[in-house]
Amino acid sequence: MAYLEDLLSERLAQAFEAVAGVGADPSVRRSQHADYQADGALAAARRVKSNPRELATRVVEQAVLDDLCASVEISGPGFINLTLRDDVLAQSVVEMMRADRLGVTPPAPETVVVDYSAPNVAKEMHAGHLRSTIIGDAAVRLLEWLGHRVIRQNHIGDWGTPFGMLIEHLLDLGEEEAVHELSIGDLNGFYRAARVKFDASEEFRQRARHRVVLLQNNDAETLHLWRLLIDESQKYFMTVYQQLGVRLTAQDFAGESAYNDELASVAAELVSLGVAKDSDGALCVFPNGFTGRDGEPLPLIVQKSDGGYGYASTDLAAIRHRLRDLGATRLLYVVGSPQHQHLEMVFQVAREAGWLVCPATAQHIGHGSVLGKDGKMLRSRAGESVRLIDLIEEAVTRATAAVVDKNPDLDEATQVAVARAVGIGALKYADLSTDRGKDYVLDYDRMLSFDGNTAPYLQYAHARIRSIFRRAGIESSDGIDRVMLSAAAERALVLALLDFPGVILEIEQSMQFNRLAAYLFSLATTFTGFYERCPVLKSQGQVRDTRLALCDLTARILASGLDLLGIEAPEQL
RNA sequence: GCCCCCGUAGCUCAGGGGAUAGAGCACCGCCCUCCGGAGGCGGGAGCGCAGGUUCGAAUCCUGCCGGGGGCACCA
Repeated sequence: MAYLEDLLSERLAQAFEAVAGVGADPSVRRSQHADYQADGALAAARRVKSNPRELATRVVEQAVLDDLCASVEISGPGFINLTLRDDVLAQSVVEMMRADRLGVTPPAPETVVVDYSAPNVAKEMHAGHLRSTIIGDAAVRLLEWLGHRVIRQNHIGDWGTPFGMLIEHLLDLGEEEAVHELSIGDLNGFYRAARVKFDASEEFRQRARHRVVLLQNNDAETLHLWRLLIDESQKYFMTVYQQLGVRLTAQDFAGESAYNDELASVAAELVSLGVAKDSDGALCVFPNGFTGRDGEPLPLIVQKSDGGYGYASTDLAAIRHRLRDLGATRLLYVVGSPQHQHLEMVFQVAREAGWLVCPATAQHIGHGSVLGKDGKMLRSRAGESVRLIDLIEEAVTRATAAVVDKNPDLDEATQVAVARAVGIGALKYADLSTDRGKDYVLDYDRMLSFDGNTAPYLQYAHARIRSIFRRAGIESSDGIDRVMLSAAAERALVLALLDFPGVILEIEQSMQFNRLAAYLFSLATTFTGFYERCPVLKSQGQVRDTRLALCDLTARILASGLDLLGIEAPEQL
């Protein structure tokens, strides 16, 4: 069965056509005044110059709705309020239980590249990387769940002038000691020490500059040292990803250096296309629609005046590679908002070069910053950026205390696993439940609260439902084929459950995971209302079967929704 | 100077043209405490300002005010 909204909308559209002769598109949505509400009459009436209430009345008389609706009313200025028949709701929810993907009809599969995380080699991952990593991971999970072919690209910073100084510092330390420092995750210390020397010593600066030249000229020894830095850093990044339970793998590293061999070819192609031209000695593209200071056209520098290549060149090579070689039709860049203009320029150049053409699309999934309680960028007391690994550790430590307090009877192994699920879940959920475009304040107390719109609340709700099944001694409500609604709270829960597919499909486009979070929270609170008023195990027969089925579906949606956000839903907390 | 994003309750946030703007925390008053208390019901309090489009605007457009960010060889 199609979604009820679509079915209602279709029937009403036909009636509008018959009654008013206009192709109205009555948008049907959930409403607080009835189960669903259609508002097409106001617009249609305006076009044919008639009274909206009257038009709506005639449309409703014309439309075939009896098999779906128990009552249809016109209210307000011309809203069509639709109350569904209980058996229709029951049937829909049964179909949802049996369907793949909880009733979500996936869109046509695409090859999607998701660019996210992107830490810098020999630099610590900090709070700023949290958002890109977590939002990107959620995007990957959602797209894969919907059947898309997803190519993850971790565009790590593994090239550029800093490597001269880093390699020289590595040599000063000796390979063994350097590897040791990096392997214990002291990337900040390593980078800082290199930086200090670079700032303090002219001799070191000269060596660093010379080393950059050697690196660019593929000097074997230099490449070996460079590779060492990358390998150690990647190992470290992988440990962080494993902690976070993020799906990034070692195969997904596709750093800036991966495009080195393509940079000249990109520049040449842009020149031959007439897209790029010389400006002050640099090879630039001035993409349409971008201006900077004094309204001058804004350049994207393809090749610097010294012949070198900068990050714009790398981004252009990457976008060409993703479209042309990887065959992607959708590109997602999960990158902070400050880079918005830069990315839009890259996209525009790709369009002008004929790389980014219909049906392919590129989308900047921008995000704001993580702030401290003072409302400023999250900093440690020393004023440095906070290590991501420390954020994770803090969340897990606090979660452990909460879990022990909540359920002291859990055995130790379960307790450890649950505390990790809760702590990391809380951290991720705090991020994903707010509008990704905005900054948010990191607050452990709030994110770990078992009340409010938090991961622990949802995890607890899920665990409580699962506990009903444990107590009843049954796995799930498989095999229930009849649902009969007998209470208002059951009906409200069914309507909430049926909202799931629409939310998923909307998010597939917008990647606004806060909407999924808001849905899950509202589902959980609706369930609470049901749980308060509708005893499950104390009821019998058809009523009990129905309630068990609703419990099961609620738990499955909560678990699936959390899983799409990259959050575990343990059986017990 | 130009461009982009953001201003919603005391606090943290939802609201993507629809009716009386919602949650959580905090505060006040009642009630329940049953399958693991995720308790339930009620109350006070809000769309930065000014115009415009619309039957209807927190939502779309314009201007202003306030905050953040970007604007040529760093990434």
